[in-house]
Amino acid sequence: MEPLPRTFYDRDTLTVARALLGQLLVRTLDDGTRLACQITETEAYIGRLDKACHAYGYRRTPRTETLFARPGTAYLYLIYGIYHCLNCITEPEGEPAGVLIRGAVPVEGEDIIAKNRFDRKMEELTSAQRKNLLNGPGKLCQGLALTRAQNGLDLTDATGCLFICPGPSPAPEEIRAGKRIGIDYAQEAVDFPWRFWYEPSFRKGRRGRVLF
DNA sequence: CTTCAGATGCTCT
DNA sequence: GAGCATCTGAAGA
Repeated sequence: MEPLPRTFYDRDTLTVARALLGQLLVRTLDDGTRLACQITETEAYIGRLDKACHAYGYRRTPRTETLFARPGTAYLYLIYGIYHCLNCITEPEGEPAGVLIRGAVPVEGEDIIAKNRFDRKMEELTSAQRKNLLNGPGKLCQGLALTRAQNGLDLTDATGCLFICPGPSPAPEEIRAGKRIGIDYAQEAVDFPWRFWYEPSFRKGRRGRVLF
């Protein structure tokens, strides 16, 4: 499995946010276990003009330093004292911007993901828990055992413990866009339609039929 | 399905 | 000291 190249990330952030949908996030744990999931929801953050971005107006602090790194770098930070969020750095180095990975569906290692999330075996989970394993930025990091320890990793490194490789992309007309979540403080930027998502085709309806 | 409170600790002022 | 790119479980519609 060949990771997406740095040129994939070295583009306009909105383009990358849409292009990341469907791609496969691969996480290798310290013991060698491999987890994988397909990205279903993203948000773009662009420091140059976006009050919701930690590096708005090129603000440089110890935390935001990673946002200025070269494209294809992982930016992880602690939020609300409990959870972590994962971003992919975009645009040329020095231009602070990135894509928040807001949601995914498990592809490999579901049992470990269930253990990381609920400390239970897969078959012990309620159906609601099974459907909500990775559908949120904090849940995704908890399920994949990601913390600030992974901040700064190179997502294009096939030998690293966190990278992204090509997966089945949704058709452009399947991609939905809307306002971003949880940025009420960001004034005019709260209305920017910089959140993107799609419904994976193998998701099932109430009566077990595959929808598309 | 919805709202709501509370948990928790780091980051920057 | 204030605020935060969130989640859970409980309770109500």
